[in-house]
Amino acid sequence: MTPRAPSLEEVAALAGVSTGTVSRALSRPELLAEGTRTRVLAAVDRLGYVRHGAARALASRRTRTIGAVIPRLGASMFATTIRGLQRVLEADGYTLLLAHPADPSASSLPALTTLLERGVDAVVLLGRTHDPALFERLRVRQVPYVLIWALAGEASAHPAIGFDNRRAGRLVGDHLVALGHRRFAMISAPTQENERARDRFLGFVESLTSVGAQLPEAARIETQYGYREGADAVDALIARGAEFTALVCGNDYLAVGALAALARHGWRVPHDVSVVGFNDSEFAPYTIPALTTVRFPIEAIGERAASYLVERLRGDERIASVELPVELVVRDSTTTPRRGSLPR
Amino acid sequence: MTPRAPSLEEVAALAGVSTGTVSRALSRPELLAEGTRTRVLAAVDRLGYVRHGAARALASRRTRTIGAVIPRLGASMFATTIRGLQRVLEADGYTLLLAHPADPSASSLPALTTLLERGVDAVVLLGRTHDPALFERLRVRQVPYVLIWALAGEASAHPAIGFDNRRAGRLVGDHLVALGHRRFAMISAPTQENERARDRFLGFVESLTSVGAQLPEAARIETQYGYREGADAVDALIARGAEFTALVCGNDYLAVGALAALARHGWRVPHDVSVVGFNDSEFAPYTIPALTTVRFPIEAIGERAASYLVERLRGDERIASVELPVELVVRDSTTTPRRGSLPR
DNA sequence: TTGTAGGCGTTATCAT
DNA sequence: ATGATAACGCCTACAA
Repeated sequence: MTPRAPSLEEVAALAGVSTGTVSRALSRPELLAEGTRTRVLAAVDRLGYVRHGAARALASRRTRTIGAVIPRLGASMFATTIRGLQRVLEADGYTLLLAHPADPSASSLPALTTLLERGVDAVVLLGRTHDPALFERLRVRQVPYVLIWALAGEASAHPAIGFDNRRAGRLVGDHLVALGHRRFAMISAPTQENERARDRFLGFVESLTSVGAQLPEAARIETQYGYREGADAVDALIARGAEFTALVCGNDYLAVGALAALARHGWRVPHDVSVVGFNDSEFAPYTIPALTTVRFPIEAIGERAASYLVERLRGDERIASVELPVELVVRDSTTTPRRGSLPR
Repeated sequence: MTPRAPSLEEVAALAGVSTGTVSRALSRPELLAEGTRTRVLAAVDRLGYVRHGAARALASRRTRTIGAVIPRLGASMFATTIRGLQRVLEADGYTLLLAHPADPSASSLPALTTLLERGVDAVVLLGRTHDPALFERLRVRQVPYVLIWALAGEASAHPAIGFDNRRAGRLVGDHLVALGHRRFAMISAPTQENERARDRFLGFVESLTSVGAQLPEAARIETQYGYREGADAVDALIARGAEFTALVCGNDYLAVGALAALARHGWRVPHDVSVVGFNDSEFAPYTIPALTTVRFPIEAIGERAASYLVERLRGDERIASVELPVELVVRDSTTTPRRGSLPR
């Protein structure tokens, strides 16, 4: 853009109208006389005129941009949520702007700031735990926002769209218990810093406790989400002699890695060990064997969040918070435990 | 932002300086006297002042934003390239803005337009095939750009960063041929509309031809990239009675789906059929069995593109085009063919 | 239906 | 080292 892109003024000159008219031709064509409109649009086309977003934003005080603060985009399910956000926003003429906190467990205030600098009309925040200063800034500026992957009411009065990870944990526990399993292992993200992992863990243990079973410390591994991490975790469990007939994996990447490692160690799934994952991702049916998982409404979160904000920006003040359902999808990777079938 | 975010002027008033000084305190603090600087920054902090990007862009004629036109982000390797782009750009203080062409095979001019509207300082384009009007617009405005996932010289004088998909195809062919395979099947993206899929296909066939082997029409399937698509393709190949001892999958998603389907049909990999994928993605080592693939420098493409543009924007005029190396990674999914071992 | 003109919040140039 | 003041390109009342 260094030299000089054609401006409204040039288009106006070429079309023989005023700049105001050109502006209208572009944003509210229905206000113009048929003839003027076509003439102006022809000129626009001829010059390859493109509207200057910054100038527009400055003058109109809106950017038609929504910002989202999302940590760990790389290897996670959030990408799917974003797809949902994107899709709906796009349909309404909004653009999505992403910001990653530098360090996942750090404050997201800097990330919010970069979004605010860019003039986002509203903000999406992932999770329920955020710096109070962040909410304060949002409040002062009256920027609409919504939490996603979080539930309202959890001691927070913020609009939120998500599902119950604790319930998801219980679903998994109940399923395995019902099959007859009593000895478990679990690989999950660090429960200290990841509220969703923590909830799933708590729910799972809750379920075990109700039948008097438990999850020994030695059968728990906390690690980052990833294929290799899942495989390494299984290696570690086996190395330390953990005994279990059912393995719960905190997300789908971990599960895939774990399945590969189990196969390498000669453990047959589900004959020797049942495996369950969270998040029924697109490839869960195509692992070997097909993976029993909890289906999360991941994309729906994004869609709902987007449409809430869009309506909010239209002036609609309705309450936002939504709890979406989770559901267990049983596939080939789980079955009843075979007594003493664990290879050593 | 509806009510009114604090402005430079308010900060200036609070700090008892002029707006110019506040501006400098934020962008070139070293020009200010120590005392003034701290006083101003305190005021900034106190008011929770955030710079107004649109106004800055308008006045400075730069946005520190790079745009990228990328089709089919959903299920593809481009995501990794973007991570590379992102990382490097971020380190240099740039922000990445993405635009998807509405329809993958449509012109990317509208996508470019949305980027231009937002005032991107430079543009990344995926692939070598683009509307001439698009290049024209870039030229007129003197917006720097670079093609990625494309090679320079292919009848195009555009700066480009990518690798040789044709060579990748040959690597796969040579590997299988060397193992003794002579009967092949291939699942790939539509070669009509996907130049990369086409190149890989051509390279593969080239390799076969050189030893007098061939790829019968009935042993070829073109489909979109995806797990299910890979599985369905295998079903189709088997249903139509295709006979092959080696299966080549155009990308990693297809390969994973194919492996699952082969297992379902009782075909053991690699005992009954060798399988090769393109793109050595993170999970390739964790499929069952671990997948032989071509390793593409996917993330490097993004990194190189980013650093080229950054330097270019600094005024560096050096030639950009880079051909990155591809490499075959042999794992457990390929072996010598066992005569007549194909289950029916 | 169309033209006119006053901002929008910064940056950058010139003085001082 | 700091202040004053034109742009920057468009939108949007308001007027005609």
